Amino acid sequence: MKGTNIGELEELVLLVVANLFDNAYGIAIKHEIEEKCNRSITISTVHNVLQRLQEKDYLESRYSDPTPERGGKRKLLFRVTPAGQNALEVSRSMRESLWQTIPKVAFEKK
Amino acid sequence: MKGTNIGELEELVLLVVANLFDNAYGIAIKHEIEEKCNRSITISTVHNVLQRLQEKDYLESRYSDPTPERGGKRKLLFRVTPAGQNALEVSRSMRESLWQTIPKVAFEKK
DNA sequence: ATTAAATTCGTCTTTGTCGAATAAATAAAA
DNA sequence: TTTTATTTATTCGACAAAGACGAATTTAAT
Repeated sequence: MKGTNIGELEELVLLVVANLFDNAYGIAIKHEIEEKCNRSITISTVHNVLQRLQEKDYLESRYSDPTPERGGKRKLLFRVTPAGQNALEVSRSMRESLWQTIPKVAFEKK
Repeated sequence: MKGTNIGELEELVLLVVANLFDNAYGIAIKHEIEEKCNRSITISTVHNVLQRLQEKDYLESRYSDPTPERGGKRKLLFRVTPAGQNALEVSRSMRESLWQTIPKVAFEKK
């Protein structure tokens, strides 16, 4: 089914956008993922995910003004929507409740 | 890259297998997901994910004995491997640390 | 013109999803 | 008592959605 579920990378990007709140655009997101998550990712992958999250109404976007530096064209800035925030909270609490009910024996070394 | 990352559903199934620790087989997993996660899923989807998790060495399996009830054929029982447990812990702590650094302004209603 | 910062496009792999087929056991019928 | 039905389970084959990347394009400053 399309649009209902939220993928693993989509969730990560959503969290990173929230972290960068007023500077969340492609390259910055890529860097944040690489640094904080120790995970290499290309800029086209980031943009691909951003676009899908926007189609799902989990992100909204606006253009910034160009910055006065070489090549400093306008940026597409993203922010998490209320629906996006909700999706994040739902999957977090779902997983946390599953963690809480794991019997100790399940993770004992044999 | 194949086998390194863990998908959203894969993570969920891993958590559910840990929860069901000595009764983790197809149908039980399906029911657990539907009840605890409020999410409908077919049995073939469950088995498909189980198989891929085993190929990634996040799950191991053994056959139970048949049970003396109508149609009670042997079950394929799964358990989370140390590598699987580790994968779960890594993604949990990664997300939690991202949650901790979200600035309050990011989630304010405008 | 050239270079730099960004985003968009096209393609392919992996993950998610399901319906249908198959297997193995008990129960019922003949 | 052997074959037919029913039930519990797993496996197979196909396709859609999400993840991933290189190359192309756009827009700005040198």
